[in-house]
Amino acid sequence: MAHRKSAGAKSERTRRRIVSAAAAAYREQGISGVGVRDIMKRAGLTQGGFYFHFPDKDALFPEAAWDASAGLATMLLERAEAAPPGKRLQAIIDTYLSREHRDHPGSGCMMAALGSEVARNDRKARASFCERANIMLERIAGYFPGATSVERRQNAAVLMPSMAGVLIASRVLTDPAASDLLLERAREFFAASFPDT
Amino acid sequence: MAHRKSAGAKSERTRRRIVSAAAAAYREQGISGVGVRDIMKRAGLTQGGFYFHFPDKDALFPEAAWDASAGLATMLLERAEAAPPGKRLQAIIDTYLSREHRDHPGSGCMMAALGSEVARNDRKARASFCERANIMLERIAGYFPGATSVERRQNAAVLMPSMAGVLIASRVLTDPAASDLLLERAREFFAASFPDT
DNA sequence: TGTACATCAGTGAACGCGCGTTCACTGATGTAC
DNA sequence: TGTACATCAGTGAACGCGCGTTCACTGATGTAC
Repeated sequence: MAHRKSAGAKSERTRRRIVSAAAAAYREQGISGVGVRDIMKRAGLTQGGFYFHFPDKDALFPEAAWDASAGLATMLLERAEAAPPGKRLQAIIDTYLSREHRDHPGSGCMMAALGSEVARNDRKARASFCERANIMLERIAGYFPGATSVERRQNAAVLMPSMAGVLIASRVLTDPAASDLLLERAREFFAASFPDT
Repeated sequence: MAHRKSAGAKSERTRRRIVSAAAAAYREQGISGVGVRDIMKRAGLTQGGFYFHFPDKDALFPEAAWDASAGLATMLLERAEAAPPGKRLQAIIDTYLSREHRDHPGSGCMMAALGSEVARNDRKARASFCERANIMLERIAGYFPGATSVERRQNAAVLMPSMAGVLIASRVLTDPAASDLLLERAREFFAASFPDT
């Protein structure tokens, strides 16, 4: 069975199920730790059916990355909006550097879950990853301090990767107390460094 | 040929060559992107000889990680010592967040090169990774601001992963100007946040 | 000093296994008349 | 409304390939006498 485009409604739903299964699988098991069989099993299907929806395995990651980054940005923005004015950036920081986020990489930040693997991807894959990251930064840059919008964006562009690095470290630490402490100290540090406007 | 311990001087030199070839290969290609054949080829040998020095592939990564982390810590400390007092933490930050470091992951920080892969390793592998990271933090904590040694260590424990996250992001960015700018803004930010004592 | 043998430090072909991918097939659904 | 056929949305066995690992082998070096 060769890959072919289809517009059937059932097909479209299945395709979306595969993409979001992949988005979780990649973040939990790493890009090179996930096989077609794994993903299809998560989606409740068998390996052969994959090629009805996608030309090959490489076509999947970009779509999964898009799915995942949209999810995180939306979640952070919701938390920010739910917080009172003056506490919104704090809410983003506290949500990102939460134990909840640390313990559930499958539904969390791609940069933290896959950053060092993505950094080794080829130019094209990295470019599309950057595009998505930029869209996400634009969406949250408004909550950052800075005199101009460029400055706010640049502050966001420094803070987000820094928090990703801390989250990665908190996932590496084997001592739960040390991991909790790192998150707490980092939340304090970043909140003090980027005072809410 | 089964694996056996040997104390011959030639054997010991070869073993070290394999370990440092692996340390570079892992950081350049990722943990799961490197095979026994790759590593032995880098060391100028063939795949079979690997099992004269190691029981299996899993025994290699811990040694390679040790080799790599010692190298980075030594380099950062040298740069700090070479700087005038009052500019030493700045020297660590500037060295870590340099274009040089970004462009040569093979001889750089393991956390930046492999962090998100290591975070998925089992408890035992992560524990030995943490142990080494702690030793490295202790060695450089003296350059950090803080009233007590615990405070200085905690500051180091927040800064180092934050810088790792920024370095990862700078490697993902495909636009060289954007990547350079991110590094520059991050150097300024961290230097301002952690004033030299 | 020369010779015989043992050990060292590898080589490289071959193995089983899991992966991405292909393909003949199948049951369910849609369409024509 | 019933029947015949086409298309959809998969299934699951089989493929070639690269990986970690094994193993029979080999040339160089060390040791005994």
